[in-house]
Amino acid sequence: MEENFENNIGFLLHDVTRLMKRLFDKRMSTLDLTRSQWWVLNFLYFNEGINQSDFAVLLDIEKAPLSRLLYRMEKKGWIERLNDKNDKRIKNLFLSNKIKPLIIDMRDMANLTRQQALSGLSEKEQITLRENLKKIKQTLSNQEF
Amino acid sequence: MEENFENNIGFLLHDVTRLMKRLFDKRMSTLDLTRSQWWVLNFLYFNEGINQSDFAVLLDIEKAPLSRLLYRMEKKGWIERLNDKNDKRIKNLFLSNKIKPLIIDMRDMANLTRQQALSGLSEKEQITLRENLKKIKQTLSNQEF
DNA sequence: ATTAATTAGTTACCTAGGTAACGTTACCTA
DNA sequence: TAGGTAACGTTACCTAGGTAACTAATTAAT
Repeated sequence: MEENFENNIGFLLHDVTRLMKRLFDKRMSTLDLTRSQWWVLNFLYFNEGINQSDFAVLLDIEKAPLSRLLYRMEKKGWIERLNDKNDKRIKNLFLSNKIKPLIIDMRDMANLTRQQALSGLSEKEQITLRENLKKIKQTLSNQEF
Repeated sequence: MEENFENNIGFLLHDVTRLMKRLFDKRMSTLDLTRSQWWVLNFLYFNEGINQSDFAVLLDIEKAPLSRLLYRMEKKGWIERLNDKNDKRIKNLFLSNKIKPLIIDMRDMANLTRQQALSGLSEKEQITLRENLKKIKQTLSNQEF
């Protein structure tokens, strides 16, 4: 099949991601939750105590935008950044007690939103899509072009 | 398969798109081309003379961010925004003569970048991915949740 | 031990998306 | 025909990503 601009996978990814982000952010605005903050919250949930630099590597984003994301989340009282005892440069990241009980609600709402966005795909197609995306991610993360 | 945060299709889309954007923008910086501007340029190539509001509907983005995108592209001398003769509110969009000969080069470089990003997928997998993305896009574009 | 290089995090400035509010222009209707 | 309404594009303000340059703190090297 010809890779014209309507069928271009790059543009399709761009579109789909933007549209999903738009839906997610609109839906979650009642929880004051953006998709990126939800993403960070999820990773932090499984990596409490990590410092910002290591966290940036884990998320594969730059330190600067992560710093700003964390600043906004700290302002909301969702996370805490505690100075390391041994190295004064380092800030270690923790979820606040305030946010922990909300995470289950957030997860349920996020799951619902995602399921609706993916409702046009069968279970089998969703699995295939997931595997294909993971392969691309691996290519982009590991390879140095 | 469990939809945990590592396998979450929403997060995977977010990641893959961001990583592809990063690669594209880095590669194309020699041409002063961002992925979003390339996207707009492609659509405009097939829709010269369209006005901004109709273009925003076609691209399915808001008028405001499109207005800014076009402003930046006009500043570069890539597009022209001509006032409509009959309706003073309307601006009609055209590619400049300056950009037309560059579009082929841009297309070649963009194709190469995309192919590298997708190099972990077989031809068949790419077709499947494209079809799955188109289905999701349709769900998100047509449905009013 | 002092200096050089590296590391952690922030800030400034850029593009790119969103919403809300606005001025201008066109249209419609009473 | 005047007044209200709708449409077009812009601006202001928000989040979210990127790079580059910076400070402060630590580590390595001479």
